[in-house]
Amino acid sequence: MKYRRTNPLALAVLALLWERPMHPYELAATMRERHQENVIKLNYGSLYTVVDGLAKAELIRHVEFSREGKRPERSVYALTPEGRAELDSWLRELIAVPAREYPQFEAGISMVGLLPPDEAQLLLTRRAAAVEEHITALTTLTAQLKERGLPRLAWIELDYRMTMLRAEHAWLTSFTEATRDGTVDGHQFWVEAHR
Amino acid sequence: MKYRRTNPLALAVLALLWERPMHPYELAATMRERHQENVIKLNYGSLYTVVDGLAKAELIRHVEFSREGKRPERSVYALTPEGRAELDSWLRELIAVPAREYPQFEAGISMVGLLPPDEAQLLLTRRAAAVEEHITALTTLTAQLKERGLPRLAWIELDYRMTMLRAEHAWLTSFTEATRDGTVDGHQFWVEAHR
DNA sequence: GAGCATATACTCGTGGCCGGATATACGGGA
DNA sequence: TCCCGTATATCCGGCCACGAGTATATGCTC
Repeated sequence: MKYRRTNPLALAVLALLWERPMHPYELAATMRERHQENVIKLNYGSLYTVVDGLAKAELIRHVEFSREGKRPERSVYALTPEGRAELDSWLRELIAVPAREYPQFEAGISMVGLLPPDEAQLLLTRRAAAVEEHITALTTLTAQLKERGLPRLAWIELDYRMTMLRAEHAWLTSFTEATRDGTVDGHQFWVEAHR
Repeated sequence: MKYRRTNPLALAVLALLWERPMHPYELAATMRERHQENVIKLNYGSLYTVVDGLAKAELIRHVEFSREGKRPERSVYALTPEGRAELDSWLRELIAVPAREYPQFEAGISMVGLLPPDEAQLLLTRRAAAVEEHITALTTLTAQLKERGLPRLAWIELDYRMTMLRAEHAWLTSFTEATRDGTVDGHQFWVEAHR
């Protein structure tokens, strides 16, 4: 039976089990340690559902119940050959084919006309500030990672995100200015609608 | 009881009902007509769930069963004052506060090291081509909208998306080139891991 | 050595999203 | 006039995500 690629958390699970067999809690801990949870949404409930799903599709296999001292039983999973193939194929797809996604800000900005222009201006300025803060934080973080000897390839997703955030910031600034100066095409209508 | 802002489709519903009372099917049709479905994910199942939720929170109210000829019964909903307030407040939040989102490409690119560099290069090139096509399509579309006399404010979300796509394209090009030339920091390790 | 916070490890119930199924009406061509 | 494709309008069942809850073990402090 074919596996339905929904939750990218499943991809992370496959990738981690490719390194070595682990039990779910360990998967979560490892993702935390490597800051992967900033890139792929992680929470326990989903993790166990996802692991079950992968096991049902035989992409991973339940290999043992281990027990250390009197700790709770741990069920360890390992990657199967089919799982390895799925990891490869899914990853290729994620990279080569842009996914149809719906960023919330697009929804918001598409309705900005419902708010009066001066308020829109304020809100956009606030967003720009938040975005800038985020950029600063990422700059600091990447500098630290670099110092620790990690090559760019190891934090390439942060590099990508920074590029995108900078682009968003530039757009926000330019649109905010246009709103302030009244040079947005449609400004006349916008002002008149809010009186 | 407070409403849980999950599905942005609910925001679209509030915005449409602000114009005039409608029944769910009409909401969907209107969204289609205005190309809003490209910005906010729409499908019938979710729509009826969302409308129910809004009604339960009394942000919209069931005003009538109308019937035209022998067509199926239609249940028409209208915006309440609380709904109007919610629309405003939610919209402000969407614009001012960047939402924590998890674009799939970030997940993919973060694992690009699992693929051999030459293949990564190929996949990234394919993505760049797809992104470029998308940009071209948007350029044509916006030109048409402009011709029809629609001001930029009316398709501001397309403007935003084009900016973001261009930024992604530039990043893809630059990273692909670096991969080809072997100038990515970590290239040595990358090549050696795949032999 | 008692007590409390934290770490380990998993489970379960709720609720929301989705796609496909259903049923009727209308319009146009043979 | 009959048929078929499309438009109108809604409903339902399954699946999946989520976060809170549970239970034990370990370590740290006083």
